[in-house]
Amino acid sequence: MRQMIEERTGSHSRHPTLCEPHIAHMRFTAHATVLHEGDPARRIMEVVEGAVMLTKLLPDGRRQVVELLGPGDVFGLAACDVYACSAETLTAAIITTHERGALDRDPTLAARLLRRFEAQLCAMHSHALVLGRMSALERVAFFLLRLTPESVVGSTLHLSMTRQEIADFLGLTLETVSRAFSELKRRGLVALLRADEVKIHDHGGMRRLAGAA
Amino acid sequence: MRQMIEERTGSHSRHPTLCEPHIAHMRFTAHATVLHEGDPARRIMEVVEGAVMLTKLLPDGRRQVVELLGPGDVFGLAACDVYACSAETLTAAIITTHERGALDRDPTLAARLLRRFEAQLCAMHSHALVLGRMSALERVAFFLLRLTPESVVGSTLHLSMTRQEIADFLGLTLETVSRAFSELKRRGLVALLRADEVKIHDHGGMRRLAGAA
DNA sequence: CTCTAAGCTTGAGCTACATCAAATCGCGGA
DNA sequence: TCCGCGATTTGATGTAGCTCAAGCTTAGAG
Repeated sequence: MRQMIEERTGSHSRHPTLCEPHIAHMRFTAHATVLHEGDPARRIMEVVEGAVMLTKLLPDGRRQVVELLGPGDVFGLAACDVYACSAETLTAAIITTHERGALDRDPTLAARLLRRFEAQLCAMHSHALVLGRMSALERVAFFLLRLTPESVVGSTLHLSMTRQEIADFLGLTLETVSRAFSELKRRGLVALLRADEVKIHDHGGMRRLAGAA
Repeated sequence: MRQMIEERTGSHSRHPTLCEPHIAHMRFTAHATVLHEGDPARRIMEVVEGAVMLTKLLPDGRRQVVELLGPGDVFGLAACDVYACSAETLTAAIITTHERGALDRDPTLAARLLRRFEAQLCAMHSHALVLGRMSALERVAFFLLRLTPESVVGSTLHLSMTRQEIADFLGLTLETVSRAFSELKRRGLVALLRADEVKIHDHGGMRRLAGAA
């Protein structure tokens, strides 16, 4: 039901067209697997359009969504020679890839990725604060603010994640996330039009909850 | 009592000598503040020697140690124009700084920092998994393994952090960290020679606990 | 329009960790 | 050597969020 037409989901063959160096852009449907944790790390990828989530699994199946990516964000990283995270699209998405060697040969690319890495590292630092020190309600408030670009203030925000995915991002259970949404609604901070459509009513109150995020 | 001679702690004047562009290396004593969250982000820094921790604070004083750095690691990052984290030395340390503009002018530097950013981003991804999905005992086991370079296997590991600092890194309280240490000892996985000296007895058992980290 | 299944909400009870409160340890200084 | 203070350990109790278990909502298929 969540799956759509699936032109190229990446879930059938695990390295779809990654070996052809000249195919720069790849198009994915929503809920497609782009790459798998543990696969050989051949290329570095960049989100051109759409939203992607990076996940890690524990042997017993516990999952953490470690990062949410939008246009410009970089993934496909590796501490050793295999990917450290899996990547799945949240929406339809366009993704570019670069050979790992290109980083040394192309200073412009390197400079661009460097800036992006800096931003992503800062975002991860914030996320560590969220995961380590914030209450469930604060986490959800923070999450909603983080998804709210200036343009969307006042209008309605579309979540392209299930409660389970949000929970795995925030280090909670889906029930706790659901209860937090209900509580934010009860307090008049947000309105829930549908389960996946939120309108932030009291931006100031949300910021206060989220620790002036 | 934790403080030593303090040649230049950085805690007296908040921008010690950061403005002189030609002073490349700075020497800090243990437990010195290198930079403050919220200060104007003038330079990018690199650990040459020693250990540094990056921390973030919530308005009400809750603290998270977001990253632990060793030689080669980079800090002093900013999403906007101010530092996103404070940085304190854990041990005596030597630190280099680079002008932010140097990243564009010096491709060699950019390439080196890029590699390091990749490693640090991967480490943050792991840390998100730890903070979001692991039990207290698993977190502490993971922490101890992470601090154990191959060279130290078998020999004794010196923690240069208090229980409170470890707790703030792992998203726990100092009491819970202390109990976890005791439990690891009880299970025969580690020996506690002193509060800050640990010997890992059962490396396999620790890895299993930490989720094959 | 109805049926179905995935996703969401809500309730009741449980548990891991936090909090509060004493001891106890161990190092630096007198 | 003894003292004092910060750090650590340990115990007793509280609670936020997890787990288990219903129902409810909604969108897509027939």
